[in-house]
Amino acid sequence: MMQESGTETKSNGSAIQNGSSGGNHLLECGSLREGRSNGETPAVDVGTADLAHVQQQQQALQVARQLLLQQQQQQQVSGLKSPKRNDKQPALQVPVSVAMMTPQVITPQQMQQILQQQVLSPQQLQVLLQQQQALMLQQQLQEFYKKQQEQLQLQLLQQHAGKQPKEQQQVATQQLAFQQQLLQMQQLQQQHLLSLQRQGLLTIQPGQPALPLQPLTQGMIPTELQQLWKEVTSAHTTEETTGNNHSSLDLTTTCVSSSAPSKTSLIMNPHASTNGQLSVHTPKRESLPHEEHPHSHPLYGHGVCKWPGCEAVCEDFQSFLKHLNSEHALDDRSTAQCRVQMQVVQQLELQLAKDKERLQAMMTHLHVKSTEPKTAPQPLNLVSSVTLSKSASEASPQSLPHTPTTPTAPITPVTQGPSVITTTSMHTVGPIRRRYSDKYNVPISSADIAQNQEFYKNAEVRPPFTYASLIRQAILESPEKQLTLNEIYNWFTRMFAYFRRNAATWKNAVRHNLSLHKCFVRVENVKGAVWTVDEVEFQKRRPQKISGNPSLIKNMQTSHAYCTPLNAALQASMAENSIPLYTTASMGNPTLGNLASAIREELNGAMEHTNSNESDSSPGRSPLQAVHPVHVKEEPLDPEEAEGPLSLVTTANHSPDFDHDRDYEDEPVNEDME
DNA sequence: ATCAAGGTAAACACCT
DNA sequence: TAGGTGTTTACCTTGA
Repeated sequence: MMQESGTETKSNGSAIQNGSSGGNHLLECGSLREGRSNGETPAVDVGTADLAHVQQQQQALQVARQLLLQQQQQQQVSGLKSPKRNDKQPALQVPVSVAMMTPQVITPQQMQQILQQQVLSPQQLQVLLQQQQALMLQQQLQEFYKKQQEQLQLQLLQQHAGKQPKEQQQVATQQLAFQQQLLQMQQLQQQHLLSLQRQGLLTIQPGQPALPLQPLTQGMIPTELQQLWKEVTSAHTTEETTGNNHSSLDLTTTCVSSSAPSKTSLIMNPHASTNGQLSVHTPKRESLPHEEHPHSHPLYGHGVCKWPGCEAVCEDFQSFLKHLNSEHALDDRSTAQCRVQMQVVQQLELQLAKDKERLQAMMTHLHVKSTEPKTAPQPLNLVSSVTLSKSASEASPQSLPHTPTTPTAPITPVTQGPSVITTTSMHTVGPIRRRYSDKYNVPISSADIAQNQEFYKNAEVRPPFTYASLIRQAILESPEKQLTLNEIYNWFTRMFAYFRRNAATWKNAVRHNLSLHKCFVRVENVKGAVWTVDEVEFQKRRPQKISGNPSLIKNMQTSHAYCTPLNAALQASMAENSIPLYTTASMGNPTLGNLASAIREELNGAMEHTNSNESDSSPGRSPLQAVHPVHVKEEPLDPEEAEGPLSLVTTANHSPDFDHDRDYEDEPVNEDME
């Protein structure tokens, strides 16, 4: 987790670095306004205005730095640190304000200088830091804005180049396009800010007004505070007003443009109000996203206005915009609706948090180590862990203390398809040594593979089966029940995302298994050597696992009896919360049914094996294991078959519980065994 | 502690 | 000769 947060910080830092050199991006947006106000050749105007703004900003920065230097000199002359910072506040306000006026991130050197020479009081430093954070946030956005602008300019250039007649219409179209583009930018900006908040940067905005500014309020009059905030957020405000000034839409622009600066700052920055008043403005603020996004159309879809309770039909997007402006203008009704919507969202978020917590508890209970407490528990991880057979408690604990022996292990996350697997979840599934379903001599059943194949195809999760089982499955799935080595390879890679990596490792293992296990028979074919399965031999593998522990057997059977209820309970649990997750549609694969089915199969296998051991003479095998006639070994079987006591291979004696009711063909008792 | 089973790595031989 | 295939061995981990 620490690493992740560190990464985030780092990435933010890099963004900041980029942003620091791109402080003019924001200005470009501002200049865009001017260019667009002409309505003619915005692209050109943008450039000139842009330059002007850049120059202005540079000048402002110069002024700020000079002031800082002056302040430092004053500080040095006047005898340095004074215990009462507030005494010097009138003088010290200057650099703070100036610094805030300049949407430039103070360089680390500058900051260090300020800190070392104690130019500012702690409170002011706090403010300065917050201001810097705000600027950094803005700069992160600026990169995006610039791209948007470029798109915008391209768009306009295309329009200009294309059509000469109907010029006025074109202008109108362009303006609309501008509006849409800008509104989209605003929306994305807000989304970005929100996401930043939800990441570690959250403290910046909510914390800003409450904590750091409070001390300042003691020494500064409200207008100064407002001015400060206005300055801090000037760029942001400019952004929004830019978009709005030229928008025919009824947005907060109406307020902004007609409001006093102080009000502007309050509106554009809900944090501007230190305490109580915020609640008044917050709904307005929250209502913005609903009102001002055209392109991303959160309120528009399928030709219908999706404003809560509206559902007005709008033929096209422009009519939707008109409708939005006319019907959902900034009024009491809209505000109230927004409040309601906010509550809905809050409720949903609460519910989500609860369910996340519940899932975490479930996973903890199942000993599924979530190495990533930060991220939500991964359903697939859970699924896989459980699917990895009864070994949920067996496998997971190993996964951490147990370092993979494979040097080629690093598994990079692959989020393919609809899978919701994330990096963290993927990291938990390295090449871990563990016993899989084979332990109980439960080879993968066709049903198992079929039910989970989509999952394993997409999720880079190690399949919970032994190589032998997988090889066997691959061979049995083939039409002729025989495969070349390369075809086996292909099956592995086709069926399991996991095996699309580390080929050197697992291919070697496949070959090793093919050679090692007598159940795999190499047959010289016309086109070369193919591998087949000696089912009898396969059944003889590792026969003695769960040996006659009555209590265990009983438990297993009991568990099995609860399998269906378990499945139902799981589904009910999900349904209870109205969570459509874990469905094939949303996750891509592993359904609860599969999960429960996998558990059931595991239990089946265990019981099956138990039964086989109980009735020593007839190790009844799962019918699914004796699916097809098996090629007989060409070579004579190894006489010293180590599994002597279990050479009593038998025909079906399987429990009726098995839901794999394939015909168990009479297997010739292997007399070759000795 | 021991053993069996499985996973991984590697060496080696053979073949194309 | 390189690469694929097949065999074998060694070592490790895990669970019984």
